[in-house]
Amino acid sequence: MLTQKGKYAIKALIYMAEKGVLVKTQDIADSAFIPKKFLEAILLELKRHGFVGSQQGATGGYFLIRPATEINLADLHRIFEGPIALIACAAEKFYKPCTDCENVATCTLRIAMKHVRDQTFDVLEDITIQKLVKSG
Amino acid sequence: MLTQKGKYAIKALIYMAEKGVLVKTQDIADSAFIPKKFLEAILLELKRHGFVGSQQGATGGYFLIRPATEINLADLHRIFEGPIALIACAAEKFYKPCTDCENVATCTLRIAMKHVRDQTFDVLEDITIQKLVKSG
DNA sequence: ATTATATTCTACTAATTTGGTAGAATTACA
DNA sequence: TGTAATTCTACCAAATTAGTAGAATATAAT
Repeated sequence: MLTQKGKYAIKALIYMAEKGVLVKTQDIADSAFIPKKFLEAILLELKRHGFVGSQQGATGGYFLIRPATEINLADLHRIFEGPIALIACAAEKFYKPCTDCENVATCTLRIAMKHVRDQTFDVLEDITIQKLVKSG
Repeated sequence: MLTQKGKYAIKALIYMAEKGVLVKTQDIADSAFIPKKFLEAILLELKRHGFVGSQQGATGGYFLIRPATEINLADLHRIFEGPIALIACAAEKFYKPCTDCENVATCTLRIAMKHVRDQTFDVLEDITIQKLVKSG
């Protein structure tokens, strides 16, 4: 299951993609039913990862930097949820060897989980924010 | 990511399928590097769900009840990890409507997440304990 | 310049989940 | 009747989650 944070991030990005222009945190919060203070932290994280930009001051807000067609759920999953794989030894970007596995090469669980990861990744990567925009 | 509990459950079942006979908790724990006391709780849960049986007493232990070909990762995931879907409103067995979604029918996120769930389910359901057994 | 309103930053917190342990009770075989 | 296994109840520390509080800073309009 996604965390609330991850789900909010997706919803916020969808909203921003629909608007297409600079939007206030408050507007996103109201429209997507996200606690404003919590949303602030999420937007800052999205900014750090280069998905959105911000403008400070009275007429400030946030806006998409990258095109909505190039933001996919696989990338967002890695940022807010961690590895796509179900076990670390089957992960690609978050790979860590098992400590409780005597033979990594022949470990059937790892091989199976790698297959699960690859399938899941393909599905998630194909879903872009643009595809989640209404009439998109 | 799987919890340790879920991962241990799979490894314990693989071990029992490989042995094919009654095995002691201690043997599973040693072989799969699982803390024995923690494993006990996991085996009891597997028993409650009808995957394994137990015999008490000095010569007791656990054994598979269902054939290894009929225990798949989708079922185990539901027991130890919860819903297969990434959000509750896209789940099949754990369905819960969103509180923060004005139009359930047209919610693009739900539809996309349902697709992710269906793909993930198909992959997980296809992986049985038998397939994870060495030379199986 | 001042004010209003926005983002940014630091810190804190309550609730839940995770990953276990401890120890007693029970069962059954030898 | 002892031994060795499962079963049961209760507890616990650490990590994660889902936030909140409040001050600092930046910018545009008055």
